[in-house]
Amino acid sequence: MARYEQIASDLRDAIVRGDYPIGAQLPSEAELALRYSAARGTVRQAVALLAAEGLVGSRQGARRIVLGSERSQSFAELHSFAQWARSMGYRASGTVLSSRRRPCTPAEAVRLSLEPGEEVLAVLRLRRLDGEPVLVERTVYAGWIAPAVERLDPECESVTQELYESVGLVFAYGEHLIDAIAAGSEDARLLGVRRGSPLLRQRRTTTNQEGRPVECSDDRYRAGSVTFSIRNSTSANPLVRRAGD
Amino acid sequence: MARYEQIASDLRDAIVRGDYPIGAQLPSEAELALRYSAARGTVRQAVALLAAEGLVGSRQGARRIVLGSERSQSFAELHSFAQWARSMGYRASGTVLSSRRRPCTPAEAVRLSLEPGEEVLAVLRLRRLDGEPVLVERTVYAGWIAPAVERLDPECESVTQELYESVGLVFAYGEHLIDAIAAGSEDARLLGVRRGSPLLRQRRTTTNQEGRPVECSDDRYRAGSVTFSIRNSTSANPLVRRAGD
DNA sequence: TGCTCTGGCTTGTTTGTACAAGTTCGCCTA
DNA sequence: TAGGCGAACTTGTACAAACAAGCCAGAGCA
Repeated sequence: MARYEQIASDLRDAIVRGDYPIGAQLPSEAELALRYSAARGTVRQAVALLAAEGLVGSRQGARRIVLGSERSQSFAELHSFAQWARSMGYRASGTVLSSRRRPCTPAEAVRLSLEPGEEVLAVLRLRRLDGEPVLVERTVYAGWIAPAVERLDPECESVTQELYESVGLVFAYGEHLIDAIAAGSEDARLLGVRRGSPLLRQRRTTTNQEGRPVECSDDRYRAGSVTFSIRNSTSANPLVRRAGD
Repeated sequence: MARYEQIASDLRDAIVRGDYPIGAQLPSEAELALRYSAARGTVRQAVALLAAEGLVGSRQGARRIVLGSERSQSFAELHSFAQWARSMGYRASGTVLSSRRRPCTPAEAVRLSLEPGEEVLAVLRLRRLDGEPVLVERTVYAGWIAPAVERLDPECESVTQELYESVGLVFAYGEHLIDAIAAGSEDARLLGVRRGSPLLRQRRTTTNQEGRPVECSDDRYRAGSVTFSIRNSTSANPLVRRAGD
């Protein structure tokens, strides 16, 4: 772990613990540099991490202030249902309901950077939290990763982790579109809700470290089961609102 | 504009223009430093900006790669309905349906850092895009900003901008919770949809530059009218999933 | 042909220095 | 007392240098 990550971690713990309550000022960079025997640049990298997490805010000329005190665990949490559930203290399970190869649609070819008509693997999964069905996941995997996906246990808890362990695949980047839609008849049957009831939809495309698209997915959460949370500031945040499509 | 922002802007334009298509490699830091006659550290600040926007990804040892080519405009977009609408080419309008002072609830006291029972201003607004009602906004303003809000034109297009111009207020930080819910009877009437139809809900709390909470709001979008979008990577992103509350 | 391994390239981390720009607060004055 | 001024403090920007760590392709070997 890098020095600046250690410092960030230490400061984060102090904030979460309440040493620096919301609204309080953080020590100055100079003081932190002295305290940790590090250069000011290193301290700046540390607090930049906290700022990116939305825990602290800063303005030129004034001391940094604490904005929040809940820690969040970033990408892995957003991407892997199982990892997120585990860290929240839930027991996650899931079932593959269908899995078949087919030629990709033109839209999928664009999203996964494939040649038109190239083969993909379409998987329908139902995910549960503590036994309750909360998520219908319709995922399309690029052909080159399909064999590894097909080898997975249909009841496999964490696809992300299994793919990492079996073929060393790492999900590194993702784009996510979030909106609300009405449950279709299949959604309603699987989630145990009425047709037309509200669902939170997350459409995502994920790529590996080299920027090569791996999968795109349409995930539908039962209303009330999950909430997406974001902290942001005037300087740099990736969440934007888009017109309906 | 800082040197690193100029460099970032220049590179961003090149990416958007297609000089570096998706999947392509960016020049090395050393080469960019030479090209812009800047230190390597300055170049790193520039590409860090692009990485935060999700345009490029990087791994130690390998050249940076282009992940996307759409520019997004960050915080202002997320916060101000009017600014976002304008930048998307829509005509935004809005109407204040009710506005009254009342003592704050215990929950509001916590969210806005107020004393229990302190006075707040509750405003109900209906927002339209090109004349179509798309958003019901229930906002609670802290007492200290209430006078300025009450002076606003009820048909005021951009609250954010008006408050900046009248009292110099800047919305600097925000926390947002996004989920899906069914339309209540008031929501349904105002948005012109059936009761129980899906809405995208965004609950937010906003603070000024000093970290002082200004407002908290419950915004409900008609399904299909807007989509939230986020790009993320293994290193640092602020969006997380939370259990339903 | 197919494999390994190494050397050069590229990004990541850290330190140090200097100056610019904005904030804060106390002091002084009107 | 109210307001303005300025000095000290704090964060932002930029440069330079050095080493660590990971990637990749080409050379060399079996």
